Amino acid sequence: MVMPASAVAVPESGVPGSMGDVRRSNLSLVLGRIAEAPPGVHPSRAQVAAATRLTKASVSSLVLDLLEAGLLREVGLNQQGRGRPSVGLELNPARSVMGMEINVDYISAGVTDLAGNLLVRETQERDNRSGGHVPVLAALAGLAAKVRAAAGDGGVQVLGGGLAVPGLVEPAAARVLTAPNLGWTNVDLDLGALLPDVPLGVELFNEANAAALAELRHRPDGASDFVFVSGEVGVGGGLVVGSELFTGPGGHAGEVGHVVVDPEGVRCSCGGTGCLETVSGQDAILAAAGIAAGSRTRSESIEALVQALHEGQPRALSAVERAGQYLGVALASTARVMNVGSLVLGGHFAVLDPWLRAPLLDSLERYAPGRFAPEQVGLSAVGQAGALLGAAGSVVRSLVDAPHRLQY
Amino acid sequence: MVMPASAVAVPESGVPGSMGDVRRSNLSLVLGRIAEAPPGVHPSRAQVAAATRLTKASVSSLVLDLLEAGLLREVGLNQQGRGRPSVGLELNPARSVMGMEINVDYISAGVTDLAGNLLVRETQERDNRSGGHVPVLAALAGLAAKVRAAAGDGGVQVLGGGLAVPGLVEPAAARVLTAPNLGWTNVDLDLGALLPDVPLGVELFNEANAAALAELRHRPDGASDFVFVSGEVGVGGGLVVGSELFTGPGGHAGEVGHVVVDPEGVRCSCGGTGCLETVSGQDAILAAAGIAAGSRTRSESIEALVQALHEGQPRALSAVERAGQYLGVALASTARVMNVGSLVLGGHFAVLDPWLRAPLLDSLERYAPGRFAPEQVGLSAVGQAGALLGAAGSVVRSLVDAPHRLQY
DNA sequence: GACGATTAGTTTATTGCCTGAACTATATGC
DNA sequence: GCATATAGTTCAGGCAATAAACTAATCGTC
Repeated sequence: MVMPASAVAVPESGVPGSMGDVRRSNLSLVLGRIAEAPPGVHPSRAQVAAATRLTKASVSSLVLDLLEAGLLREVGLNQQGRGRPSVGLELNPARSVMGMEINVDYISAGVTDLAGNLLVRETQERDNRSGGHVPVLAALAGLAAKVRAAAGDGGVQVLGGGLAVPGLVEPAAARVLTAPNLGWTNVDLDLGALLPDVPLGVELFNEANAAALAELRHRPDGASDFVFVSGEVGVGGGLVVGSELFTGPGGHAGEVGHVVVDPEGVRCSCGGTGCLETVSGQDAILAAAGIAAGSRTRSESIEALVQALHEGQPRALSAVERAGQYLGVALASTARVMNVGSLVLGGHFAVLDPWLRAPLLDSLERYAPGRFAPEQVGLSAVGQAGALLGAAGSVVRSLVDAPHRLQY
Repeated sequence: MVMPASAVAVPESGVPGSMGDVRRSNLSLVLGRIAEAPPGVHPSRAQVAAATRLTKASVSSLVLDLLEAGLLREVGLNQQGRGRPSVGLELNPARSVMGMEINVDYISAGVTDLAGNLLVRETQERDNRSGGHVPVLAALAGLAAKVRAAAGDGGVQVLGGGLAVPGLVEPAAARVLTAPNLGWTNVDLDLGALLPDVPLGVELFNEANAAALAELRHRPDGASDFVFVSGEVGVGGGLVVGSELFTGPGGHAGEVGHVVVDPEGVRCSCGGTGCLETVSGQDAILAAAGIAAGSRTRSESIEALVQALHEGQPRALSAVERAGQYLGVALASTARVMNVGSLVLGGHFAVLDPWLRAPLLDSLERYAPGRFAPEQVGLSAVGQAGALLGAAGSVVRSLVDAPHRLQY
């Protein structure tokens, strides 16, 4: 797992520290070390002790707690030359978390083990725009139950879940403030009903943020700082800084789609003017490319656009070129304000990359010269499953950060 | 990067927590409570215990350490009705830190006590653009020695210092990467020579960042999240998020001056195109207003501009109007990406506020509708002393965060 | 194949720090 | 002067990490 094993031997500010905090911090430190290990590598207590600089005695005691909590498992003996063979440690593969996603035209639920491997996943096509949120959640609860049962058949226990939604969310209140493409406003979600009786409960995430976290975990270059731009109906974003999601004071940072790229531009659905979304969002590109929605679904329209690009249709090409140029304007500004050095394109930006990339790079060079070599502009490594994987991974991560939550 | 500034003494990432961390954290917690108290209020051990939820026993022991370290002082008896009178606690007024500033045409040094009150300050006009950094630092060392001696005459000991510089800095390396307006590039500073033999050493800050921290401390509304825009020769910025400076992964976040506000705009000194600085920087405004630099100093030019505005000269008015509009574009984008809800104007933006404000607010409303009520757009509360106060305050803050650094 | 060297993991004594409860100190009010 | 109330200290108890000694298991070598 890619995460900074930050050993914070101390509670949030404002509350006194006591020795229990040290214990909790060190539990997290040890668990994090084991979670970080590459697949197939099973560190021993001694290795963890060396890596963390805790003593062998402390690690033994901490590992015992984690074994009892069911988070770790001992796995065989590692023989490494002389001396007593070590006992390998790994994340318990019988513990898992569920990731769920509600999008405009589908719902999806999947279970990953604590190492992030997707064990089961089911997607169900569904028009979620009509009928309000109640039936959507009911359908998702059914899908989740099904997936959970499948995992249970494999002997896997689900500890908690994460739900990703394309809109502004208030995670603490389990509330969706606004999800324009779903037509939801101030919707309170009964997350408990979605996945009953799980020890860690269910957390709520913004879709682009969740997807950004999934990228963080799966980036081949292991970048720990980047701007993720998710091109969906709206243009969303996730800011990853120091391997953490940056959500800002209000919790909704990363609205790259509403950076002003053309002060003289057109009105945006957000009420603003000249937002990136108005030139580089799916609808804007399709319209500029002259591809009518007609009776097509959105993904069919994108396919038609790709087809047109392959055919070299000038209108399609210039629409995408324009989108790339303006994307460069927004990302140059964002990257300079945040001082982030790499970019990850998701959604339709990834799909359109072959045509979008050159104008994007040119634009970046024009507006933020010398900052972005081509290799700093990457494509999504997880694709459409990003939101689901990110939501699940984030729940795992918060568990690794605070493993004591599972020891009663 | 300007200190992690988490309210607590956290060990380096990956280092095990031990009981010493608890002690350090609680020392900081207690000291922080006392530092937070309004001027004239001297909390007792019992009050601190109640506020922190530490036991009276722990607080007594922690306070003893802090007294011995010279950070706290007992002050008289508070009589509050029945019972044994309490002993007031306050930050030791005999301990202080020094703030220093190098700017284009002056150097400045001042001493504040730990509560942030400015005790002595001296400013010396000086052309720092010519002759390189060595004589500048020599002059500043002399000024600092003078100010330190003055403080010493008052019985005040200087514990450490902070230096603010208008440029990109690498605080850990005591290095100025680039300070365009000083003509410095990759300059290594001997900070120790600036203020010899202080227990906490001297830290380096970016000017706009330091000023932003000073605003944080002195804001009348107590806002803990804002974008500070410092209008100097360049347009700098400081992002304050959750009462912390946000410096980004590379340590140089907040370059509001290089947000693209006009993709079709002119070349910027940074190599980019259409940056805010190219339309709202001092030089840009003065040029647009038709005010020649001539033999004037920069501040004289600004005075001439204000004069022209008072006289209602159309060219000056429209130059400032344009600057305000574009400032709105940059701030709307920045505030949406960072999800920060209030703005603070410094430097010439504060000076020009009477003429700048209306177009700025209009522009904000146009590009980020419904986000910025007029009261969310404030003016600098500290003015020109901001960088100096911020540098000093930041040193105090890192001391409060980690008071054990003073107990040998 | 016994023995020393080597490495893994556990046990034990010690130390540091917080907690709670008992205790001392110093005021008010009747 | 005595009950009451509040501030602050002392002391025993417990938890968690550490260091060092100890047990466990394997390899290499004579």
